[in-house]
Amino acid sequence: MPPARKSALSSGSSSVQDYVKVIYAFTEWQDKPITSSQLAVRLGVANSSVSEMVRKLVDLQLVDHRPYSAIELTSAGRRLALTMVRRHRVLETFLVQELGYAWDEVHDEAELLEHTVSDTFINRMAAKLGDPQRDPHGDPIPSADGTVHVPHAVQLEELDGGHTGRITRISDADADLLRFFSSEQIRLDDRVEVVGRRPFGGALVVRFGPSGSARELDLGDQAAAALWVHSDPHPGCLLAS
Amino acid sequence: MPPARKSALSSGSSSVQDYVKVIYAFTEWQDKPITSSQLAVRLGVANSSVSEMVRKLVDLQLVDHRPYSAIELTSAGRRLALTMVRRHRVLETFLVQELGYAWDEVHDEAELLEHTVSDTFINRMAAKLGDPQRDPHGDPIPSADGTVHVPHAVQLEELDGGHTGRITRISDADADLLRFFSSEQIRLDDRVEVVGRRPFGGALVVRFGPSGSARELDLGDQAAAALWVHSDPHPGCLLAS
DNA sequence: GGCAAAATTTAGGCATGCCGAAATATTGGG
DNA sequence: CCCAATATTTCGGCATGCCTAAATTTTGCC
Repeated sequence: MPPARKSALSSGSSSVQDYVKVIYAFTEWQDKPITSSQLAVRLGVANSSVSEMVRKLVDLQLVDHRPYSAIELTSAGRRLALTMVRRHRVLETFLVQELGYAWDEVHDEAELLEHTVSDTFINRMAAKLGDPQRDPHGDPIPSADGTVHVPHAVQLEELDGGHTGRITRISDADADLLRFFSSEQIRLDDRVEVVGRRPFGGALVVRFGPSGSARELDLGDQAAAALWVHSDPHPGCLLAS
Repeated sequence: MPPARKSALSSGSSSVQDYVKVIYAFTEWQDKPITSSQLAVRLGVANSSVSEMVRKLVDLQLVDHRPYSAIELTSAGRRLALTMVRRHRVLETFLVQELGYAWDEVHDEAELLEHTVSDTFINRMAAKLGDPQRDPHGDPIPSADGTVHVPHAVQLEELDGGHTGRITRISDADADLLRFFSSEQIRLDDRVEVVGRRPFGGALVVRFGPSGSARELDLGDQAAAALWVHSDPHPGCLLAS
């Protein structure tokens, strides 16, 4: 008889969880599926390790993959990924709201804990926090049944001069950047207006804060890409409506 | 040059932590150091696995061991063990007090989490809980600097008829037993009086609860060994004082 | 004191995940 | 359209921690 295929229902090893989570994260904001080497870079492992593990993920029916082509999650894989994302974001919210962690301190701790906590633990923790819809960086928290509502948002970078909006998400990929935002008092839900760009590919000039006491600031590309805003309808568009 | 000995300052792998914790736990209530095979039983691994790992622990300077003799913690080993015990008991307290876990549900979850949390996490969690002195089963929680105060207590089993006392500790080794105690409304700090023993090695008869509305109960050996009491001064002893 | 039983250690293997190097497949520029 | 650069997979190895089976040492009983 054929070797029994292991159940994809269990949450898999810590490594399996990491792979699936990174595959998911890649497609959360782009529509192209991730390639083997991109996955290797993001996980900090060798390409050969990815090839091996992807074979295992296929066997677990968590991803679809033909040799030499990109890697895509199956529905079971997506389910597992969403479980991990929920765990991560609930934990981050808890660390900030209940244990007084700073913004930039929570990622690594959550990264470790997410592999260890039970679903019961996360669900009770979420309930205690009032079932938050987003984490301290504005990332949406999937519900226990695996549904997410990703709010409409664009990177500040992509907005033209004159546009205004509200910050709905601040990427936690770079802890230094988070500390910079803290020091500049840039927070979730702050209003923001794009003033313009310095000439010759220079910094983005933006105005932050409540319309009364706004501060003008130059942002580099990295910073401007890390801030996601819900854009207000543009004056020009209003004419069309 | 000789192979560099790995630093014993880091907390070691999850397995190392488990070994050290079990070695410590064995001597917490007995003074004989643990043997290789006892360690194997408590960890649920083969004797050969213990031999191997003990060699590693010696190399990490966490235990002292000569072949074929018992295993004892070094001061670094004891320090690590107390760290793990603190983590475990703070986590258990949190699960019960903040997440509404029942008594008998916390052990396994804490067992997993204790290997993953940071010291910062535990210390902030302990602070939030008001730096509790003991966990939900009455076990003392070591302080962050590695000191423990183990309260005086004897197993209920060992008390003679007529003695009274207060329950200060309920072993969490057996979840079924914890559920039994719950169902019988036996709780930490309850007063208890040993009435006597059923004849021919029978059950221990005890009276529980506030002196007004006490319930009498037969306890088997397992149950009587799991309950630790702070014994009141015995009437006979009072004469001597 | 010696010998069998019990405890312990050593030897050889397995699974997981990682690596670097070598082989193979795909791709794009000329 | 072909060949070199790039991407991907295969191969042999390493480390950790576990196993069973086979030595080896200790212990206790006669």
